[in-house]
Amino acid sequence: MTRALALIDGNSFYCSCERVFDPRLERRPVIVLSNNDGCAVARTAEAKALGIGMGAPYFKIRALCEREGVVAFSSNYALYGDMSRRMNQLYQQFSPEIEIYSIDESFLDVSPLPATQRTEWAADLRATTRQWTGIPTCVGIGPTKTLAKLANKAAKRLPAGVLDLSDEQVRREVMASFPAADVWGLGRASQAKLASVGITTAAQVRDMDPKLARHLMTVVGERIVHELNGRACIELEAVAPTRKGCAVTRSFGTRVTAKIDMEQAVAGYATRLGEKLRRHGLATDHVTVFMHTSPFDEEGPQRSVSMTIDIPEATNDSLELIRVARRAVDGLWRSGFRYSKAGIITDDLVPPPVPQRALFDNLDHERAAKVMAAMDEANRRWGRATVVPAAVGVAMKSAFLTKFERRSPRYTTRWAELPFVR
DNA sequence: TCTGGGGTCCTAGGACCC
DNA sequence: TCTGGGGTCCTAGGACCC
Repeated sequence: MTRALALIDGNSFYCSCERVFDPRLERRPVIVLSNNDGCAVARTAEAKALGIGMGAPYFKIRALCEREGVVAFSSNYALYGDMSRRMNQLYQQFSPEIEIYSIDESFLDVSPLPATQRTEWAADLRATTRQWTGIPTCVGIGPTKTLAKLANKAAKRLPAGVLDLSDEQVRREVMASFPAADVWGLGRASQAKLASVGITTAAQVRDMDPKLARHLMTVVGERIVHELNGRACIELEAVAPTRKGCAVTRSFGTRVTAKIDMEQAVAGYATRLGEKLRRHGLATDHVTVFMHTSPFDEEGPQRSVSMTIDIPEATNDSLELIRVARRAVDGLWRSGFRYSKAGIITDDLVPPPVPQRALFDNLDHERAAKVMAAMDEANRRWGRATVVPAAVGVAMKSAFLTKFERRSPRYTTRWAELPFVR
């Protein structure tokens, strides 16, 4: 049985989610903006055709958008996450071995399927996804993850939206004209190194001496060469490994110059960090807080600082995290700067400590856990930040907080925002 | 004058991904 | 005026030890 993996992904995924609930967007250029309405992170084919690049700052393309009738949305992660969940549920029926790789991409193991049936299987998967969720997709198939990714990308240009690269000969033809820059794992730095030795296509990368690849691009580059040759180095991870780190970072809607605003914002991030840790059943015994001015600010002094603080016992209690974060802000704060962004980061996540019955402060621990559980439940039921610790103040509703001026309704996760059919 | 060597662990920073 | 957020992996180099 030859190994075969399929990669299915949503076309212009965030934009397609918006289209599902507003058919008037069909055939119109649509983009979805990053947090803070900062830059374009998803574009439909029509928007790409207008020259809107990935990551284009919105304030620079705004005039173009208005002139050309581009519909711009703030990102609506509640909606995209829910659509993603539905798609993956559906995929389970097509293959029991599935790895959810990102919000819009999943690898499916299709090895048990006879090679002659794979294209038909993929077409069926694609059609069913379209019918059940409304999301258009493409499917690429290959003997390794890197080749499945490559097939998927090449499939984007085909009307069928499906490409099976199981066959060596087909593979050679496709790779001859496939840019090295589009190979999964080859970023800007690698491209420059490859170009310096005259390598610009996927076929040339495939034919490299693995030792040269390693020399230029470390073991990561060597693996890519093997993967392009059909020798698997990257396994399918049907069981998601435990998360290693966790972060909450945000740019401010407007610059922060007052310490109280910074304290409240970081308290808000600490609260959110606690929520995420509790949801994953994890804890941490140290956090790093950072703040910095904007590297795009021409005038005014720049400042970028961070501080890591140890916590005596691993915790996921938001109030404890707020106390620690506040100490960090105290240590880091200097006035006279226009701060544009701050965040709280932690790595080396551990399971929460088992309560020690004999420990004298056990009651405090239990009480804290109950408070957090109640807060999580309230926020789950009535929406994020319905209940927040007092230290967060009104930060979650303040002007300097993230902008979402163009967000669509959360059609699928809020009763109040259900779509209407007339 | 001549001043070891090798192992492990940790961290910061780079690179890449979506 | 206005330029995202959140992950993973790898390596070099320092600290430390015997």
